[in-house]
Formats: sequence, C-alpha cells, structure tokens
Amino acid sequence: MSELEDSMNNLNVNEGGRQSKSNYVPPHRRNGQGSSAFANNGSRGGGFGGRGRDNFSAGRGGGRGNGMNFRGGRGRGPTRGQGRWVQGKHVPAPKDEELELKMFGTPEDPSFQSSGLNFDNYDDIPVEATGEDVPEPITQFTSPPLDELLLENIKLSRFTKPTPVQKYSVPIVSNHRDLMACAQTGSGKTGGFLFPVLSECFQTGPAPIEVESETVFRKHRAYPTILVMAPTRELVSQIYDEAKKFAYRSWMRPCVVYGGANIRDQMEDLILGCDLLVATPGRLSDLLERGKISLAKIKYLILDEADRMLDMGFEPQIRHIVQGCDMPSVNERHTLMFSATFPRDIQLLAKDFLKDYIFLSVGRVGSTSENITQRVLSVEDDEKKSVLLDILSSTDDVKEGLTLIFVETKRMADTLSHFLVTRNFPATSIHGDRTQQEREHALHLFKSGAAPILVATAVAARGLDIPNVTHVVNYDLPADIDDYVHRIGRTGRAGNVGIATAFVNRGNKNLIKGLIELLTEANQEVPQFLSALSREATVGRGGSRGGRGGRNAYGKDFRRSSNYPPQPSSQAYGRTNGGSNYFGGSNFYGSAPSSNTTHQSSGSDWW
DNA sequence: AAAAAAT
Repeated sequence: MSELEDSMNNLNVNEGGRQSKSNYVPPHRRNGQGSSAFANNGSRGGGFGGRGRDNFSAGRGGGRGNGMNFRGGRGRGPTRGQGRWVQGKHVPAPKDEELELKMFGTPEDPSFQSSGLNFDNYDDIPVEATGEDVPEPITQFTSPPLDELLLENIKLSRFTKPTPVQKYSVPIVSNHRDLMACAQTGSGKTGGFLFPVLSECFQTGPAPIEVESETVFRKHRAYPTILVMAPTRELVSQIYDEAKKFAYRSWMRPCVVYGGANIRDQMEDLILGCDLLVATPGRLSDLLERGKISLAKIKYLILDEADRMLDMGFEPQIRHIVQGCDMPSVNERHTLMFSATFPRDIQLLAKDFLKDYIFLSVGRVGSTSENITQRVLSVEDDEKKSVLLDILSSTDDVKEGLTLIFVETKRMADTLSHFLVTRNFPATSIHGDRTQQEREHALHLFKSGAAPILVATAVAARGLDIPNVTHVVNYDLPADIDDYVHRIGRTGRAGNVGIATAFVNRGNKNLIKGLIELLTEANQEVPQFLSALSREATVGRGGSRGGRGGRNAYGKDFRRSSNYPPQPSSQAYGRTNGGSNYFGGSNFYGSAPSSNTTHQSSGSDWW
C-alpha cells in the first residue's frame, strides 16, 4: 500500500522528482540485466557477453578485461539466457527458470491470466493477401517452417495459435518475400514480424565476418542483423520486451535505443552484442552518426507503424537511415512494412523500400464490435465527475481489469487523477507534460494493476498495447470519430471483451452523427437522447463520413490500380491536406478515386 | 487542444 502511495506521490507531485535522474532505470532494464541480480557469473565466454562466435573464439577472452572489472563495475556480465553460434551451429543457452519467471511472467501477474486470449475471435478478422505467388498461410505454429527454439519461446509466451497476420507473414518471410501489411496494433503484428524473422536468423546464424577487420569488429560498433524502427519510445520499448522473450536462449541479443534515455548506457549495451535492434529514428540517426552502429549486416528491415512515422515528420530521417547509410540495398535485404493506413506517401515509401512484395490487408480485431460494448451517456460537463465516480464504484472494473479514462487537456488529466486519488481510487495519469520517466512509471503502475485507473490525453490513444483494459471511458470525447474508434480500441483487444463508455452533451454535436453511424454499424444501442441531439444539430457538416466502408474496410493493393505508380506530390490526385489521403482505403469507393475527386471527408484512417 | 521526435 505505502509503496503505491509513494509512487503516486512521486507522480503527482510536480517537484521534478526527488527521484534523482541518475537513479532512473529505463523501462527495458527494470528487472533485467544491469541489475545486480545479473552480476557477472564469470562462467561463460569472453568479454562479449558470452556470445561465442566461432571466428572469435581464439584470443578473445583477454581483450575486454576478464570478467570482474568488466565495464567499470557496472555489474554487467554475460547476458542471461544468451545462447551462442559456434562453428556454424546454433547452441541455445540452457533454460533459466528464474529468468523465465521474470520475462514471461507468473500466474499471479494480472496480464498472465488475461493472456488466455479469445483466439477464436481472431478467425473472424478478414485478411486479404495479394501479389505474385502468395504463399499458403500456415494454420499452426510448427517446425518447419518455424525454428524449434522459437516454438518453445512462443509456447512460454502462451501464444497457442497464429493470428491472421502471423499466418501469412510467417510463410511470406520464409519464402524470402517482402511484405507490406496494413494492420494495427492488437492484430498480433509484433509477433507477425518477430516470429519469422527470428526463426530465419536462428537457423542461418550471424552474417559472415571479414576476418581482417575482426579485431575492430564489434569493438566499438554494433552490427545488427535485424533492424526494427517504430515511431514512439513506448512502442519501441514494447517491441523490445517482446523481442527479448522470443530471442531467449538464442544466439541473438536484442537491444533497444530511443531518445530521452541515457545514450551512454545504450552505447554500452550495444557493445555487449546487438543482433536485433529496435529503435526510434532520431536516436538511431544519432548513434549512426557517432559510428556506434553499422547497418552493413542488416538482413531484415522492419518499419512498424510507418504512417505514424511519416505523420511525425520522420520521413527524411528514415530515408537517410535506409538509403543514405550503409544499409544493404533493397535487393540484398528483406523488408517488412506495417502501417494502419495506406496514404500516398506510404505507397511511395513502399515503392522505394520494398521489392516484389506481398500486400497484406488485415481487418481490425473486433471490427464486428461484438467484443466491445459501447455505452453512451448524456452527461453535462459539470456532472461528469460525479457520474464517473458512480460508474467506477458501481462496476467491478477496478477489481477485475484496467480502466482507461480519456480527457481533452493535460490539465484535466492531472486534475482528474488527483481527484480520483483523493476519493480512494488508485489512479495515475499520462500526458505530454510529464517527463518520459513519469510516463513510463505511470504506464507501469497501470499495467501492473498497482494503479488500475489511468487518466490519459490523446498520448495514449493509439499504438499502445495495454492488455487487460476492460473499460475505456471517454470523459471528454475527441473531435474526430476516427480518434474515438482508436480510443475504444484500447479495450476488447486480442479478442477479449470490453466496455466503452462515452459522456456526450451538446458540446459534442459535431461528433454525434458519426457516433450514431458507428453504433448502428456495430449493432449497438443508439440511445434516444442521441438521436434527438442529432436532429437538433442539423446545421453544417451533413453526414460526417463520406464513405466509411465499415467492417470491410480493407487497405487496397494499389499496384492493381490504373493510377499506379503514384506520382510524388500534386499531379493526378489533387493535394489533400496533410497528405493523409489514401486511395482504395475503403471498398466503398470501389477502385481508386478518379483524378479530380477531392475526398476531403473520406476519412484519414480505416479500421 | 494535443501529440511526437536527437540535444
């Protein structure tokens, strides 16, 4: 109890924290290597974290200082659960039960139970794969095509059968094809790229090393085999956590780099061995410029949430990383791109980064919405607090699962979480004015169930995969119906059921029409007051969405369109604001829009 | 109004 209070004090008090910066442990290192539990046991290998590599084995051990004072007493030793590649063979590390408990969780963990996913719901997700010679999807996790060790790790992670993305991505990668996938978080896409790519690498081993440069090799520079780029720090950290699980006992050592955390620590970690690198573009560029990373050995390049990366202005950096450094060319590597939407700039990126790829379009988990019960309440602004209290105390949510509350402003996030704490609801908050560590801490409290109520601004609306969210409350509704869809999508994930509650009043009238359509589409009850409000708000903006194709909204393989290939900017498609236009995003339009149609209202997203 | 990313 007092521990929670203490953490919450640290969060809510705005003193910049008594927690001094030097004590900050980044999320991926908590309970992990670097802590004293992982102190050098001195038993294995040389200085390189015990990662033996046949052409290394001779004369290694001494080079980096033997064991004890390794890395200036930081207590870092060989990475636990680290296997090796010796003489062309994969030598997995022995099982480490203590580590397994830490990594894969214990039955007491709230997330452990909930991983009893309702996988049957996945089977309803529509998938479309197009391109030349699309390989047959797999139906089970088996070896072949997947590596035995990977299968064990998948089992430890309690994934029992492949999600639709994974069914396709596994054979696509093992057939050495590139992939462009329209899929969202929650569809199992992290496994979708990690499984096949790790599996391949487990079997083929590290890239051959030029013997002449071997002394220099990896001394100050990391040569990853797999690079995963994603837009946000939290996402990158999440992917890294997954990667650690699946790479357990293998020869591959995952690393993560992102801004806001100590770069020296990251560089030291890289030197210990980096075979799979998960990175945000900014920090990666930085490390590339410093010469700490070489991309020359990349076999697999993965871009996750590519559309968000472009929205956030990362395109120049991404292009520089992929085309302007020492990354092997399109033909010498395999590339997988994931994106929720498929606007023109993503198509152009795909054209440059991918070759002869398979286009995979995956519908949204729960797009049929049976697993999300949407509840809309008429609540005036000044009643919101008390109605919220009623809801929180009348449901079992707080005990059973996690409640995510969305508000409009950062200030409201603070106010409301403080208010809830004073009413004995264990709440915390996340928004852009909090420091990175506060945000990560809040997220940790939330995920662990220590603070099962999280008050959030739009920062948490997309991308974060928080299992076990049973209830999403739209305390303040977003201005855009697409944002609403993303928000309620934080619950009912991975086939589980969830409730979404929205507070609506006249202030939300521009959203009401879209909301009604959505509820109707999803077979949800449309309360009378909502229809009444809708009739009231007759002015302006008739019909919110031109063409929401609803549950059949696939991304489209534009290569079939007569408009292919797309031209850079302007030209045929008419400029749309922000470049968020995409053609074929919805079957509603049939084929790609004709040249002078300007679909301002066609929505910037599909789901 | 809010958000994201290298310092």
